[in-house]
Amino acid sequence: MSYTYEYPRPALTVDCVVFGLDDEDLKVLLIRRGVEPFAGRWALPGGFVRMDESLDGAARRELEEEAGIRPGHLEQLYTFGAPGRDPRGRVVTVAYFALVKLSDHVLHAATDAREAAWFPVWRAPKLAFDHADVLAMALRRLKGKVRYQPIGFELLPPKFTLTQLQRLYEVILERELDKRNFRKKLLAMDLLEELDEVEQDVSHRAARLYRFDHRKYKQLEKTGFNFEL
Amino acid sequence: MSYTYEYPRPALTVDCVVFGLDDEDLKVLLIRRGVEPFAGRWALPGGFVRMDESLDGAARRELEEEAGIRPGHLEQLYTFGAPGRDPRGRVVTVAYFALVKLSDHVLHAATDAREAAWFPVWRAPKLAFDHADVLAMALRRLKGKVRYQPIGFELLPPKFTLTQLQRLYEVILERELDKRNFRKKLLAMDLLEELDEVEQDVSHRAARLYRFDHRKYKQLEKTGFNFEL
DNA sequence: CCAAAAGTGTTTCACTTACACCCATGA
DNA sequence: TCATGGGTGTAAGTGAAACACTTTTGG
Repeated sequence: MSYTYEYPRPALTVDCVVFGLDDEDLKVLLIRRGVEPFAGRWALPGGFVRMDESLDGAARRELEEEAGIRPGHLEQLYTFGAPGRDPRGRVVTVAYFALVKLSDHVLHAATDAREAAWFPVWRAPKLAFDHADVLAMALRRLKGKVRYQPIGFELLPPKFTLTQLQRLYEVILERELDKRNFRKKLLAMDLLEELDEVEQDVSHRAARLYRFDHRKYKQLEKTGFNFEL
Repeated sequence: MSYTYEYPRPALTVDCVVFGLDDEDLKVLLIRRGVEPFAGRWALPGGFVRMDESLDGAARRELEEEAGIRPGHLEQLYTFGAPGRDPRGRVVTVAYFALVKLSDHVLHAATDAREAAWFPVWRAPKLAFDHADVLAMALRRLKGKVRYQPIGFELLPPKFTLTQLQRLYEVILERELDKRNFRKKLLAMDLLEELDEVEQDVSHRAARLYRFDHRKYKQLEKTGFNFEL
C-alpha cells in the first residue's frame, strides 16, 4: 500500500498552551503573529513539525525558540484537524499543554524578534485560528488533572507556602477552599517536606516553606496511592 | 510564512482501538494486514486522512470501510508520532478509542477483502507498528474513564441486567465488586430505567432488565451531577 | 428438589465538611 | 498597638465497605 504515500498530506504543526501563575492570576503565554494570516493577532506558540523530531520534541523546540521556555510539565493535549481551521489550507495541529514556574521565566523580550507575553487566562485577547478552542480545552484539562495528579507544583517555585498552594488550587478550580481542611488533607498525604525556612519580606507573620517531595510521590504511586485534590 | 508549506510533511493516519464486550471477555477489533510492512500481522483498523475530512470523520470512515462498524462512542485518544514508528518513513497517527455493542457487530466477513476479528484484549496477538502501545493506552483510558463517565453502557445491549453491568465494570477494572454495594450505588444515581421485562432463556431466575437513561443523564450533568464508578 | 443466579439491609469506619479563635510579625 | 495573614481542632454528617441469607425459576 505504498501508493498511499502519494496522497496529498496535511501540514503538521504543534501548538502549546503554556500556563504560569503569579500573584494576580493564572497566565497563558501568547505570541503576537507577525505575518498573515492573522498578522498582529495573538496566538499560541507553535510551529511546524520537522521530519526527524518527535511531536514532544517539536513542542519543546518551539517553546525554546519562541520564548526561551523549558516547561516543568509538558503533555499532549489533543489534535485539532478540522479542514477549515487554517485559511491557508489543511493544517493539523497537535496541541500541547505545559506548566512553568513563572518566576523562572520572566520573558526576556522576544527571543526570535516576535513579541511574547503572559495574559490572564480569563481575559485573553482574541486569538488566531482555533486557538481559543485549544486554550479552552487546556483549561478544562488543567482543571481536571490538577485534582488527581500533583502537577500544580510545577506552577510554584520549589519552595512555597501552604497559602500559595491553596491559592493555586483556588485559582485553577475557580472556587474557594477551606484553609484548615486544605492543610489537613495535603499534610496528611505526607508529600510535602516541611522546611526550616519561612518566607521573606512580608509585613506580617512569615509562613513556613514546604517543598514537594517528588521522590516520595513516585514511591507511593507504585503502592497504589492516589493523589487527590 | 507560507514558505513553511514547502517543508516536507509527515504522512497522517488515524488508527482506532475498538472495544466490545461479550460473555467471555473484553474484546478489541483487529485487522490482518495484507501487505508490507508487517504483512500477515494483526493491526488496528485505520488509514490515511483525506484532505477534506475531519480527523473524527476519517476514523469513522475507516471503521465503516474496514469492518462495517459505526461505534456508539468515539473519542480521540492520543497522537503517536515517534520518527521511527513506521518503517516506510515518517507517519504520524491520530489514535481513536471506540466502544461498540458487540451484539450489533457480528463481523460479516471482511468488508474490504481484509480479515477482521475480535480478540480478547488481555490476549491480543503481536501487533504491527507501535499498535501495542496504542492499545495499552486505550485500555488505560477506558479503565480511567469508565469510572467517571457513563460510557460503559455503549458496550452493552440497550436492555441489560444489573449483573451484566457489574460484570462489565469488573472486566474493565480488573477487580471484583460487591454486588449489593454496586446495585445500591447505581440505582441511587437514578439513571437506570427499570423495565417491566426480564432476561429470556436462562435456566434460573430471570433478572430484571434496565435501560440507561441518556436524557436524564444530560439533565443531571448540567446541574453539576457527577457520575462516579 | 436441586442448581443457579437474583435480589435485598444493616453496621462500621473513614473521610469530608463546617466552623472561629489565638498567634506571630512588621509597620 | 494595630493590621495582616499564619496556624490550629472538633463535632456532625455523609458515603464507602464489609458482610449472608432468602427467593425465584428451570431442569
